[in-house]
Amino acid sequence: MTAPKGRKDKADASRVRILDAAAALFRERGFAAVSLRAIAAAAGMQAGSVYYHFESKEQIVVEVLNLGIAAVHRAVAESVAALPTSAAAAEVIGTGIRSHFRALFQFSAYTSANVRIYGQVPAAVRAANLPVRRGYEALWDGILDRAAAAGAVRPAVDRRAFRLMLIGSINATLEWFDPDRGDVADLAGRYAAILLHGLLQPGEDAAWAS
Amino acid sequence: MTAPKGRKDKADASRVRILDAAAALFRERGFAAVSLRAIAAAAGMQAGSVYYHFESKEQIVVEVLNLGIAAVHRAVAESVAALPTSAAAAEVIGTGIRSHFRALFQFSAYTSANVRIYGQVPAAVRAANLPVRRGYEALWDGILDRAAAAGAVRPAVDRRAFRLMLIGSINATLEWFDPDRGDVADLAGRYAAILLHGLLQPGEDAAWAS
DNA sequence: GTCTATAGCTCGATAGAC
DNA sequence: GTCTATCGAGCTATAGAC
Repeated sequence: MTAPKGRKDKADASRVRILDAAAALFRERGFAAVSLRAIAAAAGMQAGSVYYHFESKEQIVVEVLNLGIAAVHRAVAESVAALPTSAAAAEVIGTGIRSHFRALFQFSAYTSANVRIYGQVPAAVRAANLPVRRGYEALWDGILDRAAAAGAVRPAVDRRAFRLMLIGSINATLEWFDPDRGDVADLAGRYAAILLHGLLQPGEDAAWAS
Repeated sequence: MTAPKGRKDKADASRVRILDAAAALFRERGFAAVSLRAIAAAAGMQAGSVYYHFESKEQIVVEVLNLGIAAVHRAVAESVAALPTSAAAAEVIGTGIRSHFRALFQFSAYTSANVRIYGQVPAAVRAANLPVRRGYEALWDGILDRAAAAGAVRPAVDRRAFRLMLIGSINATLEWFDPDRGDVADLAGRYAAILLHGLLQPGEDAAWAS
């Protein structure tokens, strides 16, 4: 009983080390620039040993891409579900934005690997990641549909454009924000304020919005 | 007189073919994945010939990165400068957003190569592109400072966060928007409306913005 | 200006020892 | 589970013909 379990624990630990190393390297250098030798070295093993845990470099990158989105999806879904049903639309969306930010930087090796290399990965890898991406987009579409049904959303707003802007603009902060030099919660608050209320004074050229 | 000029024209044309080919390939596959052979083949020549025009692969990518930002910078600066000094803040910023979108997709090989590979390129290449990036950011900071001085901006807004969100969210559309299947000007209008006025109805939970 | 040929490396993946 | 050793391929950059 203990022997097989110990073996499995060791294998699992090695798998995780490989994935962590791969995510960090993909983020830094892109997909093609990272050699299996480099991944193996960062995980503390030889190149050949990686093939005991994964069939190919592509299988590794598929797992890295999926784990990044899954972590953000779980964080947003759980925090929003924990709110009372009476919560205002601004509170629900603000909570989702904060959770996306928090998970984004907590799992930044995986999330920024995803943001950076998704467009450069073989088509088969992209296809394997697509359902996970679509699932996260659907989570936000549901949140925004409920806010609109409650009458909280300006009718002029294209909700799909808003969802794309929300995810796209927050993910773009991975390229410049350093959580060691600033507070992620502050950043989330500033982004939420702009996304929900915009740049301009309420009276300023409201005609432009129509 | 005509002979040297003809030679120079040929060299210039080859340079442009190399840069166009490199930008498109970098966008598709990332920096490291693109071989000099592939660039040369797409430009209609052999690998060795590329070294007559450029010293190295790094020199090619520096030029690709700079040209992408320069095209957007020029378009935004010219369109905003052409407005009357009496133009409202919303019109100035909306014009800048539309020009950024238009140039972004007009020179999309260069602009999306920049967005995608900047984070994965050797440090020396990033350093060579940094002043050009900073220059474009300064252009927007000036536009937003003038809007704030005119009293058009909500005091609660962090203008640096807004500038980062504006550029980051618009550039992120390169990953999903297809200008052959939709109108870039429409997209620009939807993004401008959200950035300027936000998602929510004017009365809806204004306290959240503070 | 573009060509061919090639040097010196590094790559993904596999085979088989331990 | 991890190792070493290696195959065949592709890479950047250079050298020199035309």
